[in-house]
Amino acid sequence: MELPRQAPAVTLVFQTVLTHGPLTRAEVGRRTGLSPGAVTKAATPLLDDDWIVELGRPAGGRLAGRPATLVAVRAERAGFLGVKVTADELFGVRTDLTARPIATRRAALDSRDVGSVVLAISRLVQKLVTAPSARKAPEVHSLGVTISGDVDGHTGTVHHSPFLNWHGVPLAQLVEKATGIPTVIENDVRALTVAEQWFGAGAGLSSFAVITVGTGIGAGLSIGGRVVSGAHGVAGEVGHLPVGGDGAERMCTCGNRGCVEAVASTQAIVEQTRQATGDPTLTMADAVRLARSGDAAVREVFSRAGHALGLAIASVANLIGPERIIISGEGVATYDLFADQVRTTFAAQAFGAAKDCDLIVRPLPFEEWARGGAAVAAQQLVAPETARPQLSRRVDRAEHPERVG
Amino acid sequence: MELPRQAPAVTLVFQTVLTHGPLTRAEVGRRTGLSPGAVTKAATPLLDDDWIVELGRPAGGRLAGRPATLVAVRAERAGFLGVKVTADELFGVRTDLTARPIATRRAALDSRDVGSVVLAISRLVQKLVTAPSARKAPEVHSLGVTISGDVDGHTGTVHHSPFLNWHGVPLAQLVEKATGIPTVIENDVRALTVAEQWFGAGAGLSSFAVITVGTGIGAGLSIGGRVVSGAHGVAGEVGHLPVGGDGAERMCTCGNRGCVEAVASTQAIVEQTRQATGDPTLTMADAVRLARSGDAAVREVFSRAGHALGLAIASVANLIGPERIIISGEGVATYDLFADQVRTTFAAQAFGAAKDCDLIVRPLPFEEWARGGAAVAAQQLVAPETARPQLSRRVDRAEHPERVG
DNA sequence: CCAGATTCTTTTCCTTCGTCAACATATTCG
DNA sequence: CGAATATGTTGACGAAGGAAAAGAATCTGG
Repeated sequence: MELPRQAPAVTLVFQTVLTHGPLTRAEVGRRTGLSPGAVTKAATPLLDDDWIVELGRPAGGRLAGRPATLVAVRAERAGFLGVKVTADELFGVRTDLTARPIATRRAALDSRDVGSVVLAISRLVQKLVTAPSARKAPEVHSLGVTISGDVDGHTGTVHHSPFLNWHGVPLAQLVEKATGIPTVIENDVRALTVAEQWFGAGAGLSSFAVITVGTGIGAGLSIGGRVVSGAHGVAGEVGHLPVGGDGAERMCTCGNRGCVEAVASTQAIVEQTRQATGDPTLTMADAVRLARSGDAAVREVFSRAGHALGLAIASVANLIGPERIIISGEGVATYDLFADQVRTTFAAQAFGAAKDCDLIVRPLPFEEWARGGAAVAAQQLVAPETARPQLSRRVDRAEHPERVG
Repeated sequence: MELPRQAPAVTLVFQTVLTHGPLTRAEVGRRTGLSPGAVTKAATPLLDDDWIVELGRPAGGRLAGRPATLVAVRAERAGFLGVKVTADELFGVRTDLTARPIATRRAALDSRDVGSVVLAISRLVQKLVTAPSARKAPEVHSLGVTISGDVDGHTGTVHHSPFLNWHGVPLAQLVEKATGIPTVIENDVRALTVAEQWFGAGAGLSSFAVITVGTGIGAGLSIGGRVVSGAHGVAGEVGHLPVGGDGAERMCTCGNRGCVEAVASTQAIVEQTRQATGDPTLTMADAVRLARSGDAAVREVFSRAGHALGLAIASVANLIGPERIIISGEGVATYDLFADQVRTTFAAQAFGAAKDCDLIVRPLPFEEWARGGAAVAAQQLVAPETARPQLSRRVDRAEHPERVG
């Protein structure tokens, strides 16, 4: 189950139709720069092989000329599985070709050693494959497993997972062997970014960032159609930007002061609320209730968090200059509590035209994380690594004029 | 004077030889992924047209097989001009194909209106073209003008230059008309980044950042072989990252507190030294002298600057995860005064593998800025914008789920 | 209702480009 | 002196996309 022989134009046309919804052939040609003939030629095998279908006429009365025919991807042509691994739970999802969920399952994780986790993933996958709701679901093409930490999707290795205490685990290979399904793995935030790039609010943008707010605060960056991984596997570590500001006296888990996470993560908000109210048993739900009921001290905690978040978002905008920043994560459920502060701080700190960056908020139910895995799996099919000629594939270290450190 | 008809492989081979010094054809093939035959075929017209030459054998005793032949670019095959525009001075440079300076000139700028500046640039260019040292210099191919602010290199327009108070000036066109030389313009820091990418410490790296320290503090980013411009023309604005920390009480020119520039720019250092010593007439040179002589209060000023800089550099490392960060700018001349602090802070704040980022320092005499212009001009020849098919050339705004602000 | 205009789509032809495979070349090793 | 080995060259071949013209389907205006 692969796309027709990967002539560049075929892939390009498919990607364009995928990310920009139903389009006419002519429109595809204009968007991609391909000639009309090339579009027809590329579309033919895709139609023959049922990857795309012809729909009716585009809406909107035309004036003259031959009416165009819309083509769209057949979402049910292929399915994917996504699994998100957390410290104590697995979230699984089965999707169609557009990474839209068809079925979801979760499973507790009672042990964190590699074998147990692989087994649990394998069981969850089995459930998803045989789920009744999946009876009529598209045939599964591949599986994407996501996990926070230093993950090398290229080699399929988890270099380091802090909360599982894993080092150098060839997870993709292990899961593939256990499930019999082709498997890719990826960092969780990057996977979410891939999902937005291909199937979400980042589709077609030259650059955008996804900021996730929750237990941790992270970011995924997409620049020029590629999700940034960082030369050493680290990128988008927005949680430890030293924004200082109010609350800078709080120590972060990373050992520094002034980190965004130390002020704006769920945990940090709970702790600060406890401190502000003197009640050491308060939960996040309590904090939200108090803030919504108008408690000044607690509102101040959220305001500080919003300020830190606004500074972080402004930092991303100033550094990368993305077209859009998508604010997401579990923490967004309570976004109303700091939206104003985020907006104000962002406007104040964004420099010049960086203010023009489009800020949008997307709720992120936890199951959505698993969708990232499916998106990464789908990406394998949709945008296979073309071994295309490039400058300096082998990176050879140049001389080091003068080192610091 | 253009490269032989731009077959992709020809450009690719030329770029590879240019950025990776003398190479054998076989090595070029391995690095680019081209077949041996394709390399030979691409090299032939380049040799015929004198863009590259064959050198001798590679050093290092080979074991067996036909000895290889090195090929290298002929630096004297083409020349470029670069001009950097500042508030009160122009710096010009004439370079060879590898953006290496052959002659430099400077000129005072007594008026800042567009006509005067264009005229001054034109005069400076004339001097460079007719300079005696340039007698045997390569024929000039094109000119690159750089200037700080919001510059759109694609359209050749200066959208906004704060210190010249320009808005929407079609500078490239004006200079081209005045000089008769094909002209491109670019933001100064981005131009410096282009220079490093093609001809400097960034050659062949998958990603790197250039941080310039001086009157202002800026950064240029190169990711995946492309210099990041930002969707709205703003990127790398590291000077206004809200790092807070010590000295956060100082107000920045941008109106915020805690900006890196408010603590670590040349101006900020002078002001803080004046404050620390109570002497309102001190200059930067005095500050440096005092610090070198061991004055504790002044050393503290530099230390604070180093701390802020370290935080900024760590922020870039955490966000982008570049392979290398090049610290440069006029301020680097006194780098010894805050090197330790920069290193310490960076190590503390860089998250996980972001610490592996290679930090190097490159002195940047002011004339070097002009070289950036030449590099941008060279880039036009060396890496012309290929109108190659791409995903969503037209960026059409998608729906906006929920706006903030 | 028909001719013309218009726009989308398809087809045909042709050029470009890079791979493949065979061959030529030049050196070291046994 | 072969044999082995690696580099560089050449020509046939095929994939891929552009150009241009033909075909298709609709609207407009007479």
